[in-house]
Amino acid sequence: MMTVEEALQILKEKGYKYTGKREEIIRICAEEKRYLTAKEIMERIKELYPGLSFDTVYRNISTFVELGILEQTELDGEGRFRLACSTDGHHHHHLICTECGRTSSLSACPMSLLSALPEDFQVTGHKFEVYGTCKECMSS
Amino acid sequence: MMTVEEALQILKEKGYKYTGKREEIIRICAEEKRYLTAKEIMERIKELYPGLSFDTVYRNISTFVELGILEQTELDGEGRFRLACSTDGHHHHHLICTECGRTSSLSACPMSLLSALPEDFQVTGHKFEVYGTCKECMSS
DNA sequence: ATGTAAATAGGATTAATTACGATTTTCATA
DNA sequence: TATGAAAATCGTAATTAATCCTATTTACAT
Repeated sequence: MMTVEEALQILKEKGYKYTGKREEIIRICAEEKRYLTAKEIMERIKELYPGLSFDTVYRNISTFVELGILEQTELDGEGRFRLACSTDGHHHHHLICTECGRTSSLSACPMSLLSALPEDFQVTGHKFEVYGTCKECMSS
Repeated sequence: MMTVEEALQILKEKGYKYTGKREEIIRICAEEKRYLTAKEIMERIKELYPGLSFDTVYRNISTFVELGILEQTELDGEGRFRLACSTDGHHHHHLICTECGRTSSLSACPMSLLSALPEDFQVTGHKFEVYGTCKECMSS
């Protein structure tokens, strides 16, 4: 998983300014192998920055996703975010707990297994996610 | 793809009442091999039922998804719906045009190719979608 | 130290979706 | 065919996630 330092480095390289709030958003995401909602991130960041505007959280999250610092998915009509898995670009997918957002990596990517893609579509992306309940959520 | 008659039959079997509006929602979805937004369905149904409440559309769509009459996905934070592909339960996935929702079937399901699923997750579902631009949208 | 462009605060706004009481309709049964 | 109860719909209010906007503040290159 990407480290906080690596993420801050990417920001710097791209000409974004350093702010404690940005670091804290990244730090919160780095603390867990889980997808978090914007709301969850907001709640946690308020411990350190009580007056934080949610516009700031949403704007930064969206920047981070563009820069590849965060990965995004969607569950129950709500965006969820986690620190990008790897800096080396090894492409893979996730098993996601639908209760708590906890994830587990899957090494296979189904795209390599598709023999024939239709000719009349220009492929731009794909999504493969396995959903389930994690051990912790099962026992509670 | 499921027919309008088959869909109405499912409703009847489950004890839901017949209404012209329900049939029309299904008919609209049956007309195209595409994912439609609730708004698109609403616009089209107003030709026949101008005073239709969107509560009715949303409520019925959601019932249809529960009953397996419609398939649901999400694009750009908006739910999209299409008539379920098959009545015989042959499981497959789609290539989806992100511009217009048009789809193309993929025969492979990646789940059969996953050799080792983690033990600490109880799998409840999965999603595999390939995104792209269809021929029609490319040339416009 | 300072000027400027970027970032943030605080709140208004948008858009999709759900909720809900009042009314209407379906359909089983008389 | 009439009728009554449950289900469906209407019309609108409420909710929720997310974006937009302007004034103010901050980071940081010089």
